[in-house]
Amino acid sequence: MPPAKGSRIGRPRSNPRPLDGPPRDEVVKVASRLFASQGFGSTTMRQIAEQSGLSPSSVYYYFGSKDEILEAIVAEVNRVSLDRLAAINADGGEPAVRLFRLIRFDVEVLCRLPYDINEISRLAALQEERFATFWKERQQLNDEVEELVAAGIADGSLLEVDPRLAALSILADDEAVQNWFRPVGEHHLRGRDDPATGDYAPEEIGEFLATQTLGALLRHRSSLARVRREADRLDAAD
Amino acid sequence: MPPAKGSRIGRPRSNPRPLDGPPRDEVVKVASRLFASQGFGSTTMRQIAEQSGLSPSSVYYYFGSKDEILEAIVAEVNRVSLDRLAAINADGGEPAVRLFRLIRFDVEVLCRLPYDINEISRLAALQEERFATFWKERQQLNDEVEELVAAGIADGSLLEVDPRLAALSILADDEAVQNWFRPVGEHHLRGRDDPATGDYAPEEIGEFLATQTLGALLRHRSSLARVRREADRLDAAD
DNA sequence: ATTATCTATAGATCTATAGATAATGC
DNA sequence: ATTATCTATAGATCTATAGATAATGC
Repeated sequence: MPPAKGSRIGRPRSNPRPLDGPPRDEVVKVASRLFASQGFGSTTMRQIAEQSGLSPSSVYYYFGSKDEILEAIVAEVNRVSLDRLAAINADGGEPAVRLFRLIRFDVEVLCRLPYDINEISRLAALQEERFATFWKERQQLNDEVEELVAAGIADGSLLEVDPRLAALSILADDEAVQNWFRPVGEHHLRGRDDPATGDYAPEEIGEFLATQTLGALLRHRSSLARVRREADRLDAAD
Repeated sequence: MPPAKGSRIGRPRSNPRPLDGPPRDEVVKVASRLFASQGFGSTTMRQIAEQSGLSPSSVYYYFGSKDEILEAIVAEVNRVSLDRLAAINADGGEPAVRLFRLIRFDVEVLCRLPYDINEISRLAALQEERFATFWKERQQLNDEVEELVAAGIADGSLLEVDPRLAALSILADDEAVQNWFRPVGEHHLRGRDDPATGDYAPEEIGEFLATQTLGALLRHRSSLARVRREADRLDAAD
């Protein structure tokens, strides 16, 4: 019996629910997985409740609506990459090395993430005001990668590409691995001759994509080996 | 009143509906757009009917269920790229040039496509048997790109990468542009300094991505200009 | 007392069908 | 006659709330 949209009779606003903790986090985790595999619209609160080991109404104790669960997921999606980039920038080093490290890390993390970033982005695009933070952070990530590319062009190590277009496609390519890398049990695209060994490890994919991207961007491709060595050294220090 | 799942009382099987024609095609077009922006699960038959200028029950005259509409979309998704690749292969030329042409074309087409390929893939992954054709064609596309890369390695023009991993990431990167390239009116990620001119044309993006990909793959990057010229020449002949 | 859970259920909405009616083609 | 559409509606299911009850903390 949803009354006038937006009314909130059942749950006392004076007593806000905790923002984390076992049951709440579990709901977010379960919902992420379901949204990723079935999509947001096809996932019901019942399913989320069931897989969280709660009754549907208990889920409403933590979240006022399905949209609110989505909001919790969307809120943290960009943080992973942004935090990592901040750490990489703090480490210092040439732009090319920073880029290599970011891409390699991003791909590995995204392969393992339970969200579907692309699904999340689409849903966030549908309600720009509501998910303003998502778009702000997303724009920030874009801007920072753009700056990195621009810095690499300025110091002469990268070719003179359009830094913004490069940033957009770097991040998009990173996220694209989610579209074919799926955890065991779901569909994989396999090799022609050897359908049994169709899987690549996230590390392998990250290494490949970082190498390809820098291989295209570096002015002198002969410096690629050095860039990778330097990235390895800094990553090992973490 | 959906009776036993799978029963089909209301629509006489002896009188199958046409497989194309104005109202049917319009439904597919409208549904593609809605699935892409809202997702499959959040799109209702009512919405599809309304935007097609039909009553909901008229939609059921052409499609037995929402899944059947999806099936019609899924069925043709891979054909565009497969047909294009066949044409490119018929034209002949070196592997590197064929790859360049395929990527550039793919990106341009995908930017303009009303489907969300990634959404479609996810839904197809959920019902592998039902969408067996989709997966067969998708695998075929993958195999053919893999062969192209392998041929380029064999003739010495491309670096010795893993051809299958390369094929997977080439196709994924192509599709990734859909995640940030949206038609006017929806959200765009914009430039830091000039939020007004945030848009790239599909041709520009296709050119960029084809250049980046080949720039990373070609053994001698100095041959890139020649590859592009040859691709231009052959594309102009179409 | 407060916090967390449950059962029961209201009301909305959704998919799909039944059956009537209008439009078209022979 | 056949093809294409409509109105009306059945039954399922979904979101969200009300209100009861159990568990926890002071």
